[in-house]
Amino acid sequence: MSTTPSHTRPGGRSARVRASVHRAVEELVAEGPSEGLTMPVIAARAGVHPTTVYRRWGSLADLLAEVATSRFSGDIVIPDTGTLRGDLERFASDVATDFTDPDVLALVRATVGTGPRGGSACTADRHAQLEAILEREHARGGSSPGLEQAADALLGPLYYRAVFTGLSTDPTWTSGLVDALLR
Amino acid sequence: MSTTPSHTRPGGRSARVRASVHRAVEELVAEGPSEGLTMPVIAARAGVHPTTVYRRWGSLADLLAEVATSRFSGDIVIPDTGTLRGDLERFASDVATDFTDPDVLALVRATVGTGPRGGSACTADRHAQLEAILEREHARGGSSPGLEQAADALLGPLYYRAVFTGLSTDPTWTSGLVDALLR
DNA sequence: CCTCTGATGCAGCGATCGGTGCGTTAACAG
DNA sequence: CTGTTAACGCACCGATCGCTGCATCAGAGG
Repeated sequence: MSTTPSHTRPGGRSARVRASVHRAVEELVAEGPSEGLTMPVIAARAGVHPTTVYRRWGSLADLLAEVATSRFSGDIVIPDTGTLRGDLERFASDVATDFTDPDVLALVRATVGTGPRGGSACTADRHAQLEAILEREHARGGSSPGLEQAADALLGPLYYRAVFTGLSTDPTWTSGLVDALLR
Repeated sequence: MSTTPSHTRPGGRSARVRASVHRAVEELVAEGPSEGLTMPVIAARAGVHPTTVYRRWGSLADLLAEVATSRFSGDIVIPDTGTLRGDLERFASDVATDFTDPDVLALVRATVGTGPRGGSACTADRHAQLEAILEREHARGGSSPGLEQAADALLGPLYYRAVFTGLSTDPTWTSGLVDALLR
């Protein structure tokens, strides 16, 4: 106890179980409607005992939020294209491409459906990336729109189209979004 | 049978049951997390037998979609302000005000969480209203942006902020959205 | 290597869910 | 007012859910 125990054990088996459960959730969400997505079903798919899932993640909302956060963290890397417009166009295009995958849409919808926390779990990393892009431009000496304004103009339409409408999100369209923002 | 029976009976009791179930769903969604929202619970709150709910609405997804459609149909009436900008500002402000109610947000989130149909159930009427506003301007002889462009610029940020972030949606902000669209 | 302890598996419990068959009620037509 | 028939209520079923002690396994530290 003098060693200030880490209180968490991220070692081998725990990590395997976590990865297995995460993958099971993504698969099940992708397969069918959100109904029928229960702890025992997830555990069975993951090859893990249900009690483990109940103990590590108390509720389905917590589990989905963690899966979404993990899925959308670091999945997009924005290279420095040299210009704000180039960075933003690349960012919007990457997000749109990610939404091309129906499984991603299903995960976002299911996560949002569990409560307010789910929404931010799906967008937190995107906001951070957007902020980094804007700050990079600021470091170049240029002026950039505010974070909220950029989020409204880019993430707003992107998430709205993906989640609420069935409209496609092609790169040409995202380019228009950046135009409307920087105009 | 020569009377071509209507095959549906919209009369007194059915209407009462439907209204009661709809109200029960709205109440339960507003009260707690989407977990625990099951057919028997809804039926109990509505003072109706669970069998009725199972038979009239086969799944929770169908029920939520119907409730959302009903809730968001005709809840906003757009008066003719005389100008496109005025109509759009009034429309955006009304939608934003509607999202001020946490219960509305909870209903939208829960409905989206049940599948792709849920999303359109929450936005179909808003799209129709927006289209009517644009066509009205066209009838005045003026030119208006396309429906998709207007939806991206207005409904996108509105729904994104409401559902994914906890940011407030005040009238000043919505006025800025219209500015960005008509600029 | 050994110990310690957090994490997992196991068996089983009560409660509830989703669904079915059948009798009863009440809305609509004549 | 009377008959018809959709719509609803009731009783009941199997399956599953969410959860709890207790035993076991496997990282982490000495």
